[in-house]
Amino acid sequence: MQNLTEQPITAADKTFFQLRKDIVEGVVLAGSKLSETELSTKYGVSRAVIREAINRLESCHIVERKANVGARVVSLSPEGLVDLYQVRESLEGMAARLAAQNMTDAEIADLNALLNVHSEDVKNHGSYYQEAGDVDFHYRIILGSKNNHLIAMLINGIYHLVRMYRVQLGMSGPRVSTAFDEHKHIVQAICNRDGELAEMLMRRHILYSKNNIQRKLTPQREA
Amino acid sequence: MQNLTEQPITAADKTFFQLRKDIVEGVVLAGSKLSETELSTKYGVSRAVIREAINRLESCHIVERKANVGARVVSLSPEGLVDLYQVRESLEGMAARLAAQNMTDAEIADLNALLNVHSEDVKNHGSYYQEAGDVDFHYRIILGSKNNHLIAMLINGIYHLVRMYRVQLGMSGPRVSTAFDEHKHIVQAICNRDGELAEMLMRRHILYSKNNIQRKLTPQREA
DNA sequence: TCTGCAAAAGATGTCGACAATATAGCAAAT
DNA sequence: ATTTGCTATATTGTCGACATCTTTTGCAGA
Repeated sequence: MQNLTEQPITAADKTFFQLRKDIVEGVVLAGSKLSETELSTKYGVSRAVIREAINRLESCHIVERKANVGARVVSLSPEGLVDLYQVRESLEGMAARLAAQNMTDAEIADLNALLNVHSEDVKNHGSYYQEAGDVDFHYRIILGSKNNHLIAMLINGIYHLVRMYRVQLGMSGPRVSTAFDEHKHIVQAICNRDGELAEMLMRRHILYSKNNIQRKLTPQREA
Repeated sequence: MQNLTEQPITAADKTFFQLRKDIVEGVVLAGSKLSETELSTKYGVSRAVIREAINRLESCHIVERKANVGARVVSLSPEGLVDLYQVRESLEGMAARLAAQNMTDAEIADLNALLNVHSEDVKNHGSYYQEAGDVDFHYRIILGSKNNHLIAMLINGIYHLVRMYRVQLGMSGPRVSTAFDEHKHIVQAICNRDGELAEMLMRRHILYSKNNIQRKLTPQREA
């Protein structure tokens, strides 16, 4: 996954992808400071390259920069999660509606095929599905919207932050098969070219997903 | 306007704001190439500063960059307008709904006061209203949503591109008073804490606005 | 011992130079 | 005459050094 026409060309590209991956997967801790000199030795590139990578991460809302002070990785907070998922609900709901309207029959057939593969994955080794398959599913719907602004905002913008919450807070077991059923219903609505229903189902799907993560994030009384 | 806590600190900030202004207002033409060396002499700063400014403009979708080739200002196209306004409708509709829910009574009172000022402006010198007042109105609703992701995406992200379309394609005369009435109804819905209605009215308001610009953009047969 | 200023250390911001890549122009061959 | 391949030029990408700002440290005075 993650090979969605995103091919690194320059050193800044590579560093950006690597650093983003390290942050999303928690190798670089949430809330930690990003020292330019430190990172430049760690990744073996000049500070200029690091600065460009950090600038790009800032526009994804993965890091926050203050002038003359430096950059920090964002902290994962319940408020941040709510804000993020509200936006995501709105944008991906819209993507589903547009996808029902704009995807070609061939693309919809492909999407159905993907679903069948996922069905096998869930039966065999259920947990892997969530990270790779779910992202792939959502990517296809987003691309199916054919709205370039929407695609850019979601894929280059907020999606990696979504992944950061999901990877670092984990997702519970029983929801895997439930989520798969929700995907099936969404695809069915798209097959029927029913944009309104697709949007509504996608919004609920994302809402459930948010509640699921929220349960992991909110009850931190035992800490 | 445009003084929304956005204060330039570094040279890169100043250059970014200036270059963005020049592009939005058409001083730097849409579709033109942005040469780094040329801009660095023009704005009297080093190429590193120019590069940072261009990077930031790229994340606003105001310029497009290709590796080892360079950056170009985006072209204003009917498709781009539709894509942009679809997203805007969704996000600002959401902002209106959240504003009805999250703005304080004091903030709503302020908003009403702003509306009265605009009412005078329309009576006196109607045309000025559109550029300054309308933006200000929308800014307040966006900020009133209290959703930081939404605020960042709209204000740092797509709003300057919206302004670019509006400034460069102009807006017709009779719509000024119509738009003002629409603003009044939206504020009324927010006063009543009716989020659903506020969202619907905002979406229609933006839809009308899009149609208005589209009329200027599409019929280019006489060229 | 505590407060406050000052100097030093370390960070980010900016710059000019060099390296790598793409484009344009010209020459040669078909 | 057209196309192909090379060369020259110009632009972008990367680097290390210097300037400026922030933060910390340490000393002096109350």
